[in-house]
Amino acid sequence: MSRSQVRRPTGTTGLGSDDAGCTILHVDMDAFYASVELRHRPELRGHPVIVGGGHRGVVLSATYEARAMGVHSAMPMSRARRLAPQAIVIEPDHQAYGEVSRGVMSIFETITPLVEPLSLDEAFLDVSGSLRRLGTPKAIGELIRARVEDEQQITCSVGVATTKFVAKLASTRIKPDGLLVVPADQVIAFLHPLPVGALWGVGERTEEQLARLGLRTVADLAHTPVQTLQRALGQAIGTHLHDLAWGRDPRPVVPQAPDKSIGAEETFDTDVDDAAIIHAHLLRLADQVGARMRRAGYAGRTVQLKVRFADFSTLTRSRTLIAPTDVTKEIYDTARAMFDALGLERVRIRLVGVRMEGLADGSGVAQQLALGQSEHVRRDAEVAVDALRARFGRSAVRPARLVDLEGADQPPRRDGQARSGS
DNA sequence: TCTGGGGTCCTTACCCTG
DNA sequence: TCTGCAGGGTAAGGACCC
Repeated sequence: MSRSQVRRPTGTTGLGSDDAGCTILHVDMDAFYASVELRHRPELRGHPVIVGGGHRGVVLSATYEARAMGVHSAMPMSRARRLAPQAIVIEPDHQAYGEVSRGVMSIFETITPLVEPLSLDEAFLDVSGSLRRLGTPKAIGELIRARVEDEQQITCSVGVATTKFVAKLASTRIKPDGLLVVPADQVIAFLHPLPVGALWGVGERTEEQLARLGLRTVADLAHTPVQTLQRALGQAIGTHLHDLAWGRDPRPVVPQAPDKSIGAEETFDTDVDDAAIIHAHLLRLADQVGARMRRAGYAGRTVQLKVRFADFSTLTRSRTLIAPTDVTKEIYDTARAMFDALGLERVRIRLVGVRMEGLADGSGVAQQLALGQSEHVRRDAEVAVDALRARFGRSAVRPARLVDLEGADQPPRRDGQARSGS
């Protein structure tokens, strides 16, 4: 039996199928990472499968069989293993997910140029310019579902609505492997019975705050004066949630917004209290961030350091430079200076991170650095290293101080792409 | 139960400047 | 010269998303 034959009927929640004006589509892959793994290992279909790893890791994705046992994404792996001891655990293969994602996004781009990716596995599409060529929004949604399944062998769900956030709620509601249209005149009826936590931007904390006000459903939220919400949640969030509760969301579909920050962070397998080891990790993180910025053509002005302690409390420190940079050495020196200024002695640290903010076009950095000749030479050397790594792999060239680090206590966890059991 | 890694956005506080 | 105020930039923290 072909998989398309088992596809269940779509748009079946009693909302009708009047898709006039519903030109925003939200397309979301079903259990994306797990589905990609099942392409290579069809014998696992029908079994609980969890993608995740590391003894301090979390669940990245789980098949619906694992979800039925209480497993969900972002859950600590230790807990997931207890809930589903018979589940097959697969180490993530980010390279494979990236490839499938590019394939899916390229399908979207044949539908409309107005594609706004949200992550590897979901995107908004504005199909208002494609109606004459491809048919109604619902027909376009079905076309996308069929093509994704035929060309990538994974299923997806599609929400069709007049606004982005209602389209997203619709795809979530109809998951997995479905399509749901929310007609313009039924948006309020669709929204108001939902719990407040269903709204985009209402997480655990905000839900608690709203519960303290006695607000549990979107209807409760809609009928609360906006001033009350602003007092409780702040000006911007209060206004935003009140608008969403009435179905107002004017945000357009924006293809390719420029990045605002680029960062890297690492949770250690065991907590670290040795400053020299932390310094080495900061160097590696700065190296990753610098290389990514140079590759993407960005330079950043603000360096942010993040430190998470053994008790999970977290602090950040940031420093704004005189001029934007993409030079690893400068990023590292700044991050290290901020770390040393914390004056931590034998404090157990769980995670460190380095992030660059205030990104701008990096093409002028080389010229600006001519003012400081040594930095200019340094940047040239880093660009040369980038080229060598592009040709021979990331580990071909690395700072001498990282050889011991990567060879011994803290192996790099994501560059190797080792896949267990495949 | 014990919590990843990549991000974005918002709020608050503080400092500086006009 | 001093004071008050507004606005911008920076820093830090937190919530949220996938």
